[in-house]
Amino acid sequence: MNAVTLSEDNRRKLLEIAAEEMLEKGFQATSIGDILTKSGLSKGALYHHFPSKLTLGYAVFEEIFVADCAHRWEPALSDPDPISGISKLLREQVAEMTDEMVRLGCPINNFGQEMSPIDEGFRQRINREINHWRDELEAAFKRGQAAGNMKTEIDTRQVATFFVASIEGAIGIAKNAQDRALLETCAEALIGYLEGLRP
Amino acid sequence: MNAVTLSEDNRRKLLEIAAEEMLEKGFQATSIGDILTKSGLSKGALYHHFPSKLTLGYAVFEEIFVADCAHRWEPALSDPDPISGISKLLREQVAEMTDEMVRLGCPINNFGQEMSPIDEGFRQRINREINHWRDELEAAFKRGQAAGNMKTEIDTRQVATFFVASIEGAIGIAKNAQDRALLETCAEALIGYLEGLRP
DNA sequence: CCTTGAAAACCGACCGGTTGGTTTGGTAAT
DNA sequence: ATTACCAAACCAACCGGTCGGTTTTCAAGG
Repeated sequence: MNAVTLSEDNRRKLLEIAAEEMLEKGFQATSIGDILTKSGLSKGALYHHFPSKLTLGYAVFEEIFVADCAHRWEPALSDPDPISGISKLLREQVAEMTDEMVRLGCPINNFGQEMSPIDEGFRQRINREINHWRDELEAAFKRGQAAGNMKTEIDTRQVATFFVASIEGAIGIAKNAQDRALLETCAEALIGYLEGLRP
Repeated sequence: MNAVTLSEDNRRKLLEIAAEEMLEKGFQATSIGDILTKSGLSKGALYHHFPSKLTLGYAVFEEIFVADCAHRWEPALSDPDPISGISKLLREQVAEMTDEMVRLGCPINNFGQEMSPIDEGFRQRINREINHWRDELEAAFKRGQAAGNMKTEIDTRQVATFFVASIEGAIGIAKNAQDRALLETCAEALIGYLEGLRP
């Protein structure tokens, strides 16, 4: 094993365990000591790779959470009929969610709800990701309009914003209730809403 | 000033300052010491009224957060036309929200997102409140159906669930973005959705 | 009206443990 | 010899919570 890849492995290990802890307990309540115990590495190793807990949190967000979530919607967004493409993917995503994922909620939104009011760095990163998702949705809706699959009079930006908010909200209340049925219910309602946007 | 009411005042002061801190920083990151400093009271006083930080958190949730939020929707729910009643109240609520409220989000949902995965006591209290809200909405929709103001074929439970989720989601992304316009956008989309449920 | 006594309310020093972070020292690859 | 990497000891600050003691309150007894 090459030394540089070994070092990279340790960094990755710290990152992944930190992600687990932060997803379960939140950023602030996550203990550096717990991460070290679970990883079997030392404090020196961690602070070699990450200068502070905050930068570790940023790295977890960008290299784990965003990397896992960001490209999940792309297949549906290229469909010339975005309503059916999105509906199909939505049902898939809900079906694929494990009970653990229902219990823990959306990693990106979790960080947002915890950290947005108290750390601007987190807030900007989270906001950028949400906006990116929304922009992609809006572009898909615009293509749907051009293809004649959606009403031309609807405000695509409004629909995209509402869609993102509703998904995050649905994940949130399902997390509170620890009940995936709430997710399915909201998904069906959201699909019904989208279907109402056809010409 | 009566002694029992003076004591009650101190309890209330601790409760309100704890609520502020917990709303801003979350439950876990809130320091007992900070609450004492801000209140000017002593540790003995706090632990006289509340046996632990956890029970203080429960009390904040029930006596401050729930008390402030719970009865906010009642006027709209008695309207025989729930769609117009709820739409009207929704616009009012959004307009009345201060920038501070946009920045801090929904107290109940904040606690839920932070504490649901790690404390069952919080989870149950929050879930009970969400269910209560949803049940009231559903009852209003049923009355709307009976009065001929809503389609009879719609699933009122689904609509109520989706409504709650969307509101919480909208508050959440507006908090991330620190932008009340997102709230207004989602409110209008939600009203459009409700209008589509008329016969 | 005054005294007494017990309970309620409150205070703040103190406790063990944990926090994020630093320092120092050594090892292995280049 | 230099650089990258990591381990372990260490640090001051802070955490929630406890505890012995003090003050305040208020009813009962004289």
